[in-house]
Amino acid sequence: MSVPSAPSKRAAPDDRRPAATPRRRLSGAARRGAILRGALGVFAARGYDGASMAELGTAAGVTRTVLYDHFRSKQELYVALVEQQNALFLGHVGARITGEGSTSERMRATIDAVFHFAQAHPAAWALLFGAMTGGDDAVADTRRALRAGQVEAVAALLARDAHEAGLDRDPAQMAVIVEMLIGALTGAVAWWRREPSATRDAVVDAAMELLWTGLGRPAAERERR
Amino acid sequence: MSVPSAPSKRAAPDDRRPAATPRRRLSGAARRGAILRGALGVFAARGYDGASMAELGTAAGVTRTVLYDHFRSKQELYVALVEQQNALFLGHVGARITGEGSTSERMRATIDAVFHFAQAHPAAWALLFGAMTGGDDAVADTRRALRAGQVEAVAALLARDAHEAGLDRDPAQMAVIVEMLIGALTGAVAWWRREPSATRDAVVDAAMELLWTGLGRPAAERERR
DNA sequence: ACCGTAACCGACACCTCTGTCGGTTGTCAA
DNA sequence: TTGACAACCGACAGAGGTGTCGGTTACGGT
Repeated sequence: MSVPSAPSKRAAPDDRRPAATPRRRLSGAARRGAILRGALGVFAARGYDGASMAELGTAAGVTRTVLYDHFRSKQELYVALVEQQNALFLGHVGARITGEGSTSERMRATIDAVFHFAQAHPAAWALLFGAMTGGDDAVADTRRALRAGQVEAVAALLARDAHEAGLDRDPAQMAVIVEMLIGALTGAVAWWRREPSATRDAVVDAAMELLWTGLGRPAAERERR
Repeated sequence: MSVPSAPSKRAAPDDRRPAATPRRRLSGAARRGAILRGALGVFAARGYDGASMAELGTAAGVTRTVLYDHFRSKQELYVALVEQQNALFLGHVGARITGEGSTSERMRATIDAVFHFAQAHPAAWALLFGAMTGGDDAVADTRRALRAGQVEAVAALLARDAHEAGLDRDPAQMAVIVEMLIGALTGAVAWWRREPSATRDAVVDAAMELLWTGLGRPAAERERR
């Protein structure tokens, strides 16, 4: 990606560390944590291909080669980061799912938890739900595996409610619906990011309006009167 | 992206043209068309960053440098292709939207048209709705602009129905809902691609079940009896 | 038949990127 | 205090990528 006549507009991937930090040496574990912390922002902003080891290094406060003392390759670093953030996401949402209340109340709480995560950890959200492309085959496999885990988790939730409601859906239809749910929430977050003035409650309301109530409800109401 | 010890698994971006074609010279317009046709598959499969000019060239039946006789840069080629395919998409869906039938029938027809496009033009779908990452800032701007156009088109459709139904939504809520709709359909297509045995009708059914009926409807039915 | 336009290509210049290697030096335990 | 482990870095090698330039030659208009 080099354009001699018209230089790239991307931020210069400067190899220098910020001069502010006065050259500290950290323990292995601490540096590894710093690398992951910095990599989160870089990968989220530039995607897998767009992020260079040089930029990843400066974000962690070290030079490029240090990364290879803690991770075998860029791919391994990325996979470790994504798995870490996915675990955080599942923990965050799982901790907020209560078994109490009506079905709609529980669904609302779950959606709210998802949006809360997106609000509190925007970079992690971008890493996990944006940027589904780029990278090696192994990277794509990792993403697929995590997505499958998310789908399974949501499907289990829905299945419980569907069973309690006394109806059992076709499992294939269930899978599509879950995939659409995730896609819909991803779209909602993308919009919210462009319109940050909206409150989380308003976004949750809109999500419930579409996913719980359904677009057909108003028409049905109209027919009834 | 080179790993000396473990060579990349990607297909070798061979600069040679397929020996089968016996060296034909085309008119400018024809070659330009061939380039766009070939680029569709390559960009869809590898994404913007992953596609190299060499591979784009072989896909079009010429060497790399010929591309620069027809497009000023990789970016310009990509933008031209995406705009072309987006126009095709809007035309395809627009042609199938009928003003007749009930609101739910019209919505079903629209969703069916979208899925039909995804089925008939998988590469175009991947180009337009997968791979929202990678590339230069200008590329990202193009994608944003096209997405905005799609959102506006769908919003206009919905607004008409909402108005006819005698209710006017908050425009902000409307925008979120449209974004979620697109995300949901994208998710459904992604699932369908992994499970091609499902019929289009079945996928449309699932989509209507979620987006039109809503997940809450079964619960409501249960409460009523 | 021919001639000029432009489609096509090989070679070149330059850049960025990943990953390796050997040396240097901060830091902690003994 | 001192020695060794490992955190850190500069320089190197190799690959691949984009875009340019000048020459060659197929092909259509006359």
